[in-house]
Amino acid sequence: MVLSTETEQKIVTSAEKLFYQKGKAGTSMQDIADDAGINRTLLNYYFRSKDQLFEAVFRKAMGRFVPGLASVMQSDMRFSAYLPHMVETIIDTMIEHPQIPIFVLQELSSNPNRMPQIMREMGIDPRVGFSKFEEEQVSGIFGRMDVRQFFINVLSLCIFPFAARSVITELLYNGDGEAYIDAMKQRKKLLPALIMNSLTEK
Amino acid sequence: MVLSTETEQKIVTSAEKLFYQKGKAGTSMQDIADDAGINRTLLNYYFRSKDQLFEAVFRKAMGRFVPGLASVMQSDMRFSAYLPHMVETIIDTMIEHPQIPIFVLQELSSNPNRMPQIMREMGIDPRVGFSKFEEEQVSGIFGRMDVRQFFINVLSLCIFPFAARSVITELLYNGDGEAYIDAMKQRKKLLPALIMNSLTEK
DNA sequence: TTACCGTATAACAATATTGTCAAATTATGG
DNA sequence: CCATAATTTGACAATATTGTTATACGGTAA
Repeated sequence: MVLSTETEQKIVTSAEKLFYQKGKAGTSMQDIADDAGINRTLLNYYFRSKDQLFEAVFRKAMGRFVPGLASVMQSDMRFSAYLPHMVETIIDTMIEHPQIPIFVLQELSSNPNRMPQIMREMGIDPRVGFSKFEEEQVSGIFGRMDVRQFFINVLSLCIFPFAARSVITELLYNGDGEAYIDAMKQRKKLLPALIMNSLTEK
Repeated sequence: MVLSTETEQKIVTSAEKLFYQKGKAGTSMQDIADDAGINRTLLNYYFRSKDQLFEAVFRKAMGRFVPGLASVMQSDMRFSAYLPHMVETIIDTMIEHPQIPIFVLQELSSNPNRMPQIMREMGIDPRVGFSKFEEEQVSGIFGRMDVRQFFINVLSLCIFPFAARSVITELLYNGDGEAYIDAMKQRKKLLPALIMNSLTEK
């Protein structure tokens, strides 16, 4: 087993790249093999079928940004203190893997029935996470803001700009990808203040 | 030409449904024909090829929420006054066609090069739209907030919750689709206040 | 009725895609 | 070195998909 790990790596790397870009149905096994520079049969050798290869890629993608969400829910810190770190973690992840949001959302949208099982596998229990927030709400930090709405806002502000990367770059930054990235980095400092500010009664 | 319009309608309706759900590559012409209850050859009869059928669907989808964005840019109203109407328009569109965001974003992400051409076709010129905002910024309404960041925030808060529908429903509303929709409706009143509030210096 | 035109269908050809299998090649332990 | 196991390859079968073409159907107007 000298090169096995290596080729398996190459397969996953190419599969990620292409699945992210073109989706599951839009990517053929041959495409992946070509990109990896190996024989197509090897894909079946290491990953039984296309379904299983996709499954591996999808779970890896989920695993890349689910922990960020899970950690904040299970953290002992008060939410307000954890917020800046959370925002920074999410945005950094998005900058590193900008195609993941659409990839994951598209798959979950096509197969919504997968959600419950995946959440179980990822060890996420909404109830646990929320009891924590609800305590803080009682303590007055959230004011009148509904905790769920608040959570939706945070995720929206952090993730959407990456799902809409091409649109935003073209529409707001005249196609300048550098300027777009800079703007995303700025958001790491911009958002926490804005979010906390949104909790204040007008 | 007695039934031609009717079958053509059926084709587009089924194509929209399936393309939205499974994407272009994930949907076969046969799938669409079956869903429409017609012979597959008719798809080629009315729309030369799969590419052209998809193109028709995609443009129709773009047309459904681009006007909302364009109108605010070209409106004579001051932005602050227009905001509530804009938010309501976008969210209502999303509620009616919840799958469009992912569908459009996925396609634009796969083919970013299409953006410039599409923007031209839709008659959107970023520069024109922004001169307007920049005036208002000078007049002090936006405070220190960068207009582009502000715009990103508005779109994120309005659109993302629909792109992430399945996740949010499962994660925050225990799979209760009704509760999810109610929450989205609430956002129509919630967001304008929150957005304006975010402009205030802390 | 008949000739005609738009519409609909069935059959076909060409190509793509997936998964399997046997054979070849390479690495590894004795 | 040799035997064995892991890895890689080429060839194959089965199926799916797309687009075309020739034909059939149905309404309409002369």
